[in-house]
Amino acid sequence: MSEPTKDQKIWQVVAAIPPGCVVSYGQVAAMAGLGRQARYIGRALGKLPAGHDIPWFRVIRSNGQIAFPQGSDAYETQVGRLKSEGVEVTNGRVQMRQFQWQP
DNA sequence: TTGGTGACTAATC
DNA sequence: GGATTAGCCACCA
Repeated sequence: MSEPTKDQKIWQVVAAIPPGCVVSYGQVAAMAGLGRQARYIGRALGKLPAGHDIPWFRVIRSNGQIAFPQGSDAYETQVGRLKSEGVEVTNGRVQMRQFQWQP
C-alpha cells in the first residue's frame, strides 16, 4: 500500500473533521482532491469497512441537510451522533459549523 | 467499451 | 422554503 486509493483518501479527510463540525460532500471532495466528484464521497462512505473510525455522520449536503430521508435508520443514527457531538439538528437540518481546511 | 448509476450541486420555478 | 431539472464524473457489471 504505497498509494492510498481515493476511497482511503476520502476516509482520511472525513476522519480529519473535528468534533462538533460538519462538512458538505463537495467540501470533502475538494479536500480529497476529487474536485466536483461529490457523488463519489457518498459511494466511498458506503464502502466503509467494518470497525472503521470514520465519522461519516459529519458529512452532509451542501444545503446543510442530512443526505438520508428523514425517518430512515441511517438518518437517525447520523442525527443522534451529531447531537452527541454538540451539533444542533432540527427538522433534518444541521447547524452548519464548517471548519477551515488546512492543507 | 458502453451504459447505467449515484449518501451531489446549482439553478430555476 | 420546497420541489424539479439538468449537469457532472468516476465506478461497476
